[in-house]
Amino acid sequence: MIGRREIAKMAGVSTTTVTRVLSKSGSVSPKTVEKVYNVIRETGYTWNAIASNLSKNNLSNIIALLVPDMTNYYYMEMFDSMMKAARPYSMLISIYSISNMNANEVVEEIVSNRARGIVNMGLVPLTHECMRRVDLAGIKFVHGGIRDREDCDFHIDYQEAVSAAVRHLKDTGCKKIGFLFGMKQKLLHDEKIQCFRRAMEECGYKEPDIFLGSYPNVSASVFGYEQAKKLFSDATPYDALFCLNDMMAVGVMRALMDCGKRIPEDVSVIGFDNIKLGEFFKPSVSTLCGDIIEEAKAYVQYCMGDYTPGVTVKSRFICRESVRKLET
Amino acid sequence: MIGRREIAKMAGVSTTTVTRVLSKSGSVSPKTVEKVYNVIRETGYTWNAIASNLSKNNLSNIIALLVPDMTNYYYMEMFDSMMKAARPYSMLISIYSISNMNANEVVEEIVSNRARGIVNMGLVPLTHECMRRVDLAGIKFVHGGIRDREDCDFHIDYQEAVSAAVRHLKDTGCKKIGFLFGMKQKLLHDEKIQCFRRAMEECGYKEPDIFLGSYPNVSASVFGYEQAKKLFSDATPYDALFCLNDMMAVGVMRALMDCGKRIPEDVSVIGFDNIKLGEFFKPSVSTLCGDIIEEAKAYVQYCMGDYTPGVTVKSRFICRESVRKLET
DNA sequence: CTGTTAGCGCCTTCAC
DNA sequence: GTGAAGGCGCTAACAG
Repeated sequence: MIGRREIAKMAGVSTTTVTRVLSKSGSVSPKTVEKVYNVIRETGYTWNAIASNLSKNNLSNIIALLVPDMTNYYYMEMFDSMMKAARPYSMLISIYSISNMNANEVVEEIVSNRARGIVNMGLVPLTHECMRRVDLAGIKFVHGGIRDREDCDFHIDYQEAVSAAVRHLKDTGCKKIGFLFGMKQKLLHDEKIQCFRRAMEECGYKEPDIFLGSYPNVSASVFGYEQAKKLFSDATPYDALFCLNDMMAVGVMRALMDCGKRIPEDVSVIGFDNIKLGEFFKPSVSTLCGDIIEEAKAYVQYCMGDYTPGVTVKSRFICRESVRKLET
Repeated sequence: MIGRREIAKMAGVSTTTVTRVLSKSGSVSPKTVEKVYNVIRETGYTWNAIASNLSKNNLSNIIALLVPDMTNYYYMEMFDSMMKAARPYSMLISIYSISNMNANEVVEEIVSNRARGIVNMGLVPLTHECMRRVDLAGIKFVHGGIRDREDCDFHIDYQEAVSAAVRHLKDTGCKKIGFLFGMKQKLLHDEKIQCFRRAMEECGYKEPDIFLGSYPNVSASVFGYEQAKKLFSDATPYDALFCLNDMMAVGVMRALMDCGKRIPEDVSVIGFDNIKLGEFFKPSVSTLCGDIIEEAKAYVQYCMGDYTPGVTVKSRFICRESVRKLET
């Protein structure tokens, strides 16, 4: 691959001048510009972005997105939204799948690759040692979803949506409402569950059942399917079920049908995240969500040092066919 | 961020020795190793992978995956599979969405970032100028799906699966079979369609209808939904429909239900790709697919110069609830 | 076993 | 309007 030095030599100018032409900054005579561009065209030269980053700020143009479950399409949609938000900065997003087992190693690799920022949607804890390296390398770090740093307090307030959903279930006559969650370790930090508990109390329900299990070690839809199969094969212990995410809801719904239950007549199902495919199921998946585009934008902006604190995004309850309609 | 030079100074050795310790190559006395590691621990130093790549081969550790439609979950699954295949090489995969409008610019950006390879699943043409830059930069390039280079002849043979599917439809009494495709420009290179035509002929059907439209400019499921709504709202012109991919099939299925058709009694639906969520729909989505893991592996290996030509992957027909059962 | 030197491609500072 | 020099962090070739 040809470099800036060869271009300079062939055009009979200095490397600095080539830089000036390429960056369109500083003043160069039109004639020189012309000459340099000609050589560039002839040679098929392309600018080396990584060398440039090395020389400038010692960081790459990558923002790392850490997710707990690569098979949850929601994260793919988040990835897509972040890519779009990153376009104006010509940043790349790259996804990493993390678990309690490998989180630290993955982050160390990311540090080695000098990502500009790390967005952790995984709710998995990292060692101090690891976080120290992140800091020393000058890499920004956000915990997606939860509010743990003053400088990046971006945050989705699920309360409103969850309360609306629980009220809707109550108004449509649901008596027993459960929540299908996942691994116990994540319970502590999860805002969805906190909002759910509060909403249940508000509506006068008693302490709700929350089902734990091995998600994300097994994929969400499989987990949902199996749990629902277990719960509903002989009985109908709940007439409404919240699921940690839409993927799980989809698994639950299929299991309910396989058990001969009708949705929503026998059981109402509500997920989180509003994945795009949710509308195409029959019945379509009701869901709770924030604004994924806003969220993605906030993360990218934070990583680029372009973020103004104080953003709280409202959530909404999207009421589709998987819950009973209000009688009117 | 602290560098290798500071480490060397603090440990009282040369930078080369630090390199040797870090790379575990060459011979260093245990005592020196110890000393160096101590300093590294204290300082929170991390190795800079991009500088290393710059100095070695002038390429980064990224393989670029070009897809026509970020909202098609199949590509996310491909991405995931490629990531897993890339792990042993400590390579990263990064996805780019391309269309006829932006393909060349996107590729130029990738060249600037000195990706190790480019896997183009988009079936969009690039200019000679652009391909020249790719070559000059020493970047590997594969056209996913089609067989166009001798050195990377990886290829999925859909014929067997498509023929099996068409035979199955015939055996279950389907008379009129259509194919929902997408943009006309892609027709030429598409093997699925060629296989379909051949299979239809083999089974004695007359020249089949192939529906064109604006996919991937609109998302596959929306496209499928709208086309099927148009076709089936007043009549049942087909009793079986192939769709270019599962996302499209899902849209078609929902539209059919909304038109009051029963699947598969009135219409059988078959997609391509075997996306994971296909099983959870009711009815579950029948599909045609190759082996995504094999495919992903082949692409990564090719990009790493680790590929042995001559691989053809068999495809299979996965017969689920969206097609009629054979009477037995 | 260890150190010196040069170079990867680019950018920035300073000088003319 | 232009050029020379030094540095980003790392690796490789060549000594000793």
